[in-house]
Amino acid sequence: MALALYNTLTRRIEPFQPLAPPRVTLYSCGPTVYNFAHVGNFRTFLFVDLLRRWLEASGYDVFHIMNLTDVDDKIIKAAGERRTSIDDLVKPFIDAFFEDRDYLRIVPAHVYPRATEFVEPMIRLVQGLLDKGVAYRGEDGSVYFGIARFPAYGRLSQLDTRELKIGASGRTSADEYDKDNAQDFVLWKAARPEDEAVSAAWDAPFGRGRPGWHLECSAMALELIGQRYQTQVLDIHTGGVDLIFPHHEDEIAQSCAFTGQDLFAKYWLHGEFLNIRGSKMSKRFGNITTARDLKADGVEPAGFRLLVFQTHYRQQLDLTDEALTAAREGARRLGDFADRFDTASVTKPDPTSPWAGLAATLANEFAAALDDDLNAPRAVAAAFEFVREANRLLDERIAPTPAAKTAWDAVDRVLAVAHRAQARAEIAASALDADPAALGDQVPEDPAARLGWASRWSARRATAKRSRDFALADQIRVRLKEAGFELRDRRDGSAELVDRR
RNA sequence: GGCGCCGUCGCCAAGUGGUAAGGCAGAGGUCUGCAAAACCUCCAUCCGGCGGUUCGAAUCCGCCCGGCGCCUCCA
Repeated sequence: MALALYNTLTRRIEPFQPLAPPRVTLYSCGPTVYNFAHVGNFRTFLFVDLLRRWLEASGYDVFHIMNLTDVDDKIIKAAGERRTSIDDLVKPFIDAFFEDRDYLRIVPAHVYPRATEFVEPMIRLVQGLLDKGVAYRGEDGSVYFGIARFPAYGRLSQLDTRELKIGASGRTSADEYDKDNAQDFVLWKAARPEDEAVSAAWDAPFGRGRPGWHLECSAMALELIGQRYQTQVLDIHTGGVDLIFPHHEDEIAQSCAFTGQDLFAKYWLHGEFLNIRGSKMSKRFGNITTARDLKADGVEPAGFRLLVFQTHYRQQLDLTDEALTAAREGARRLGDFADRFDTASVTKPDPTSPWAGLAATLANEFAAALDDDLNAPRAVAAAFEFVREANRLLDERIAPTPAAKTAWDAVDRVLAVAHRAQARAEIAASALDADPAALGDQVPEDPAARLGWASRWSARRATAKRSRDFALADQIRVRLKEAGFELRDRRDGSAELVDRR
């Protein structure tokens, strides 16, 4: 079994064969940092996270680049309104993006190049295209890419260029720029006073201006993989489906025209959209949900990850309260198992143990699922089946083998969908009452103090149970539940205290 | 108008020619002073509709119905 991925370029699932294994160069289109990234953005980044983790788990040596678009129309507009530079505008959003990324347990890329830090390579790229005659200066001073000079144009999006309905999206007007051909795209935009006002203009041999949107990805990718590996072709390029056209189409055009290579990236992977209650997120509908909103609502990252991974990355995903609740409960169950499994003592390797077959099934099914174009829903199903069987064996007090632990850990490492409890404490059957003054009605904020508080109450309850004062015991249970604690009694009178907050 | 996707259990969602994974919810049970957790059993003879191809179709083809995306700067 080997990894196969759906390649937008060929519209087929292809065996994954990197250009120079075990190295894999991975370029991901990142956020435009003029606002907080929303859950739709993060769905795409989670798909990339899964790809990254699975490539590494499969033994590849991945070099992962994710760009940050820190200069574009919206950023310039916002900076102008706030009378600040684009750099000052963007900084807090970059910080926020990294915070959100960490919150969602997304493995950081190796580099996060910012467009404004790569203006020199961009200028070289534009100059190269001018020299080759595929780019031209418009009368407005901007530089455009002439798609008529690049026969392969349209290969990725499979759009017949003659059929493009100009302005069909309603987002632009055809006469917005001074172009030879309506489908030509801008490489370098001549500087306007608004750009100068927010420090979004650079000198170039072909005129002062700023980069067009598509330019940065080509320039940064070529620069970074060129420096590091002396190559001009990426193994994988990722993004959301909306980037297929025109963004990625244009990247290919300008990159390949510049390098003379047939490919800019060997594999193009695109993640589908996440919608909210049936419709696309947009400012117009006022239905933008950010990662911070999830955090504020107390949604555990594992729950959100599970929700995302329970749908294949090439299928649209509808975010609803019910779906989120269901995923959170699933993540909780996986987390409870993970905690339990972590603390279970292990036997020596034993091929005759019932764990042996379980471990093998999990490892095989998990790998087969992800190798099949990152079929995460199937991989998740394998995890759940393992958890059910494993819980049964643990219930029967059959200790797991090292192989079982290894298999589960690998799954947990790639998916990270198990929501472990904040904290747990053991309450002995013989627990003694604490000093009544130490009990306290107020639940402390500090996590350790919280657990201490709940433990003392649990001890109080244990003594109440011993004296068969069940009314008091139940009262304490209710009070602990309200504070976010779950108490699991055992037959022997001991109990486990779980912090669910 | 062009390119493309989807419609599978109450909800979510795999499966894309060989006779329906998984999750959540629900019902019953084991355990239990109670309550959880965990486990066991049950929960789609059927995959939007109608035709067709085939020994065999949720899976292929056609038509219809319904939902959605992209078509120049949105992940």
